[in-house]
Amino acid sequence: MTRRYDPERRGRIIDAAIRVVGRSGIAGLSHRTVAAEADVPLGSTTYHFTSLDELLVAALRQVNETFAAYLQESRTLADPECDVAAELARLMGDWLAGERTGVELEYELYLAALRRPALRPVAAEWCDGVAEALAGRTDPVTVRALVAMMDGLCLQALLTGTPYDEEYAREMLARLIP
Amino acid sequence: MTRRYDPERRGRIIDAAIRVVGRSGIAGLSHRTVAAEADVPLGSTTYHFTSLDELLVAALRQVNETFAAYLQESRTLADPECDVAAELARLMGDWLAGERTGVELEYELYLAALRRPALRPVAAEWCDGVAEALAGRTDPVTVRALVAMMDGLCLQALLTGTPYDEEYAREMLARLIP
DNA sequence: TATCGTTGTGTACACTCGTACACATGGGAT
DNA sequence: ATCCCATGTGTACGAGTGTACACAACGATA
Repeated sequence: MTRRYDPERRGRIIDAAIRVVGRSGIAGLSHRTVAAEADVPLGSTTYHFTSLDELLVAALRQVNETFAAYLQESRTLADPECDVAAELARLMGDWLAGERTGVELEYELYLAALRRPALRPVAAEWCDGVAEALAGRTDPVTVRALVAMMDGLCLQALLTGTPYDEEYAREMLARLIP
Repeated sequence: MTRRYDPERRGRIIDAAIRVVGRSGIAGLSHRTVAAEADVPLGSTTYHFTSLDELLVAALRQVNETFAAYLQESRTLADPECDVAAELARLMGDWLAGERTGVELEYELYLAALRRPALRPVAAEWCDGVAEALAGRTDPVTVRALVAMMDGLCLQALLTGTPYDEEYAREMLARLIP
């Protein structure tokens, strides 16, 4: 075997796990499926991640970072003059308009915290991350409400199949800002 | 075998499935676990519900009805004089204060629609049900926003472990009502 | 009463899963 | 140069899974 001492092995397993969850959902995640996706032997995944929960934590954390970067990209959000509600509504729209797989992936990992206490701190980190991006644009209390509202609106669109209405989202987010 | 021709067999299987999901989550749901919980042979569950998705649809639908009844109980909500935001915040608080198992159960079934298209119409029914209970108290557009906000607030409490703050919820719901 | 179709039962098959464990390998400390 | 130990590999086991299918029981219909 030539691929021994692979320093990025761990990271590649996490990436593989994210792809697997994106494709088949958490239900399709197993030591074997990640191993196959990452092209490493079974024993390698069980070595780096004793339990699947551990792997999920790492995956959610990595996804969080990707999303945070996505938020940071919106320089408009940083502009003190911009309409925060409109900008948030636009960001959500763009995000939801992308391929459903990616959106499902992030939400599924996030929602998995419901049953897995190990994921809850990471879910909290996600909320904090979004809150941070909005800090300074309005008071912290309102920020938390905005995050909750965005979650609720996205979920309604995803769970019921109702198409996302950007103008409607803008209006409702605006109502929250005093 | 004495228990043949059991007309309520189907219903008892659904109830058993709900108990199983409440205890072990959807991940713990299998034809065999429901069969054991309902005290019927394996073949009986596969006969009544060809796929697990079918069983989940039936379970979510039944849970929805239970929750709708819970909402209807609040006669205060029907009183045109009452503070809708305050009443909703109170209802959420009472619900979340109950045993976590029940809350987790309902949300897990609801959120399962993310990956299972078969559940989406039922999830939509749930939204409509809540909207119906609020109909007449404010305009339909606002109602949808209230539902989204309630979802978001509950999820934040459940996913991040942050304790639910009733007064905060009341304030934010109130902002949505024009 | 004879027949038929719905409902219920038991068992077996092929498959995937997590886990464990013995063994290989080679970088870095001594 | 030698040894240790973190890292990597291969395989096997028992438990649990969905599915299929032959058979049993009984209500209804003729």
